[in-house]
Amino acid sequence: MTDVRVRIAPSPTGPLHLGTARTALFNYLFARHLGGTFIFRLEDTDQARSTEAHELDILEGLHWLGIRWDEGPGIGDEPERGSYGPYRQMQRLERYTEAATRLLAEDKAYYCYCTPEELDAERKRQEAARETPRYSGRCAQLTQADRAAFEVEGRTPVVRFRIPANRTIAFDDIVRGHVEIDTNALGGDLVIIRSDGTPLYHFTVAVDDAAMAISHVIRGEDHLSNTPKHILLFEAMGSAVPQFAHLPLILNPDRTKMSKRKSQTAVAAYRADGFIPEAFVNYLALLGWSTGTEEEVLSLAELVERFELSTVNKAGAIFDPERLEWLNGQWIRRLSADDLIDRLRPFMEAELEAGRIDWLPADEEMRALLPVLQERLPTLSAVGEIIGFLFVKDLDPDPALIVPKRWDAATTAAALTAARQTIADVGRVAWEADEIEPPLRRLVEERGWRAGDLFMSIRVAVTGRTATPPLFDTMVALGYERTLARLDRAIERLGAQAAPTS
RNA sequence: GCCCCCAUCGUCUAGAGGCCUAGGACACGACCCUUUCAAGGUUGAGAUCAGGGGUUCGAAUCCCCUUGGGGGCACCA
Repeated sequence: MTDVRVRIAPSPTGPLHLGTARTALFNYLFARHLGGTFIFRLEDTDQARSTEAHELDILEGLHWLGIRWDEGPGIGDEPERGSYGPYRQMQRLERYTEAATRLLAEDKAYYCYCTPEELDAERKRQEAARETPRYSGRCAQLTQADRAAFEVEGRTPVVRFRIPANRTIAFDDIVRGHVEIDTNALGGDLVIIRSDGTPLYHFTVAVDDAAMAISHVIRGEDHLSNTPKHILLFEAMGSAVPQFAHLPLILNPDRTKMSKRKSQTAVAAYRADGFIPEAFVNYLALLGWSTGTEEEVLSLAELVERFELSTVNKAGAIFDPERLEWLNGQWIRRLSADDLIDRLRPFMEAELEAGRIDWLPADEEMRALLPVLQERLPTLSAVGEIIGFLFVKDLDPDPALIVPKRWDAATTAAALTAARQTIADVGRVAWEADEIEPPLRRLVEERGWRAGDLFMSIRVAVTGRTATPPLFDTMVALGYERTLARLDRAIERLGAQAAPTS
């Protein structure tokens, strides 16, 4: 078997897209599974839309996911790696020019002087006449004189690649099987070099895949119809044609190709929302592929071990955030204490910055909370929801929530007062969950209350919330003084409400 | 419009002619656990395998047609 060399070739015209990340992942899994080489190449020839910020976002996003490339640009000051470079297309311009010149010399390509306006008009006319839009080939047979005349007019030509008529291009796609497409359906001769001299995608992709000895082109299904153009280009350049594998698309809930208009497509946004890379990679891998077993929670290494390109699905898959979130919870629960504390830190900092908490807990405080926190985190960003009340100076709970359905304000105030005394009696020294619970249960017993009523009342008084980690652990975390102070405050609020006129 | 691709529970999927009265997971319901919320456990509902024709002793699986959906047809990638 020839060396397996695959690549991800994103364009920095936007932030790292889910689809790009998934394609990168499948390429990566394929390469690692077979001991091949995974290459990163930046397709930055669209100078109008490419930005450095997007480039960084893509590089860092893939890195965050744990996807490392053997050849490609470095991140930050890191040098580029690999002997087929450079890996940025804007640094490879001479190669495209050179390749185009050769095609021109062999009459496999020609200069075309049609202006964008003329082409646009042509296309509009064809559409109006309900014809297939295609380039007419008007400049296909220009003489020297014709060309000179256009040059005098000040026109600068593009270079068009000749698409032969009446030929069927066939290839065996690893995921789709045998595919045949007629060259007449390709839209006519293809522009490969813009009038400003920069190359276009279909050309650069073929030139670079050939130059970089890419063995398998693994990409989204949206390129399936374009594949014949690339095959023709490979043939014209006398290069070996790689194997193709077209991955199913990731879809919006309405089954259209996933787009940022309808879905969250930026990988960075999921990262900011508290998804962790283990879960994200796991989820992406299972979108369009499965192990064939009932295993679902798989690490990157396990995915590498099991991955098989030939068992990738053909049909598109809707992106399901709920399933992602479930996997995220699975992975968060598997993290070690130190690891989780580290990953939670930036999210606590964000809480502080947003003014939702008043100070940051020390690592050891966080560690103590982990037993009740970890299994409650669907995402890292949920940390504030769950334990934020512990790091708030003043709590002002809603009296309506403090009063259980079965009680009124006066009853609740009286109950909380009794409970406050019981809790105070536990004392600072014996401040443990096991010490707090029994006397409170005894109190409930004596008064003939329902434990749930009292506990809910205390919960809201002490946390401001109706859904919290276990109450007694929560009180321990809060501390003796602060627990009593919050109870006092709640009783005070209730008193004011129970007897507003007195 | 033309060309190409696709089609199993709401969603992700298992399924390579008999193991399928179609399995798992998410989501949903119930129950257990339980001070709330989670997590976990048990369990339920949910797919006439898009429809119709073939082939075959036998089809979710193979073939054809229909329908539906998607993608592509740029001096974007």
